Amino acid sequence: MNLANQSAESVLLSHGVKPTPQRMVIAEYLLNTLDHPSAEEVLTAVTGKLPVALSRATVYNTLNSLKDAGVIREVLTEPGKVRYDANLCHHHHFVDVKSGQIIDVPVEKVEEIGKLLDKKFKVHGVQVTFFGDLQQDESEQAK
Amino acid sequence: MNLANQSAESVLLSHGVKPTPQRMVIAEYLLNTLDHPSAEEVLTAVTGKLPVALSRATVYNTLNSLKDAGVIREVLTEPGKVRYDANLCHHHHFVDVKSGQIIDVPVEKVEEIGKLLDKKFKVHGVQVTFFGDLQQDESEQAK
DNA sequence: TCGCCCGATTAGATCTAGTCTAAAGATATT
DNA sequence: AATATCTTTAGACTAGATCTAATCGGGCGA
Repeated sequence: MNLANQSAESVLLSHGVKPTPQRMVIAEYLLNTLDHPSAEEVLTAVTGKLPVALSRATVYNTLNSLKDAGVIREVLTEPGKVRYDANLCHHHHFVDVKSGQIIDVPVEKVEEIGKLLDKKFKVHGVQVTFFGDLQQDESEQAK
Repeated sequence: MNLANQSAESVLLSHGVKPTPQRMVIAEYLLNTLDHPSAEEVLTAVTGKLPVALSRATVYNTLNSLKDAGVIREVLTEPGKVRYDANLCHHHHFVDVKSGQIIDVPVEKVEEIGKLLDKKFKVHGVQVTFFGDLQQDESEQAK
């Protein structure tokens, strides 16, 4: 599920988001970067790409709309800042603790994580978070 | 590695953190909860447990000290807020998207995640984040 | 015991990410 | 054209977290 090759407009349309000029430049930027930009970085990147000003509020509104529509997802890797990822292929992330750089890790690579340890990555910690609904069956406590 | 049964004082000492009264009440609270409290919740919980006032700055200072010392770890599950976890057993987290409740998931349970799907948890998404050093071998791009 | 040092704590100012508000602008419908 | 609805805007506001400068307090040498 790589949306990068489709036009931003068709991606917005197919996800039920009305393609305004502001949303188009934001979506286009997100779909064509391998980065994991924050809202502020999105604002910087798209500023000047429209004949009109583009406000901070619109960036936040658009990011939330795109998230709700399933075009992008939130990535929580550092405190106090949300990053966004338009790569919807099932994947994980590697954060270089020195530079803060975030690198996508394809899911099949995770299975051979043992080999990766001594090569590209030196893993200090892993954080796995599941999101979903808790079924209200209290018979067994997970902890 | 469950530190809950040791006294807060011995935990602090063994991790090289000077056991002041303020740090003791904070550590004691964290070591004895199954919750994943935010800084604000820590402040609320420990307020009144000392004869003197306990300032917000001290809570933040102490949480960062305990994190740096390896007594607790940060949990990033929701935007704009850091939660803390004194359970150092290798485990993951399940976030109930409706209530925000965070539940520890022991690592061995993750292997039988297929069974869990139709029982206690209904998983919508998983976020896995590795933290570590990126070895500067540019021969292969992970993405 | 006194005085000094230095780390810990404090209240409150400040910073920053993100949200809210109210007005103005755009778009579609009749 | 009038109306309704949704989007965008600038700037006010909020919340989480950090910073600052003053004060506190325990240890230690004289």
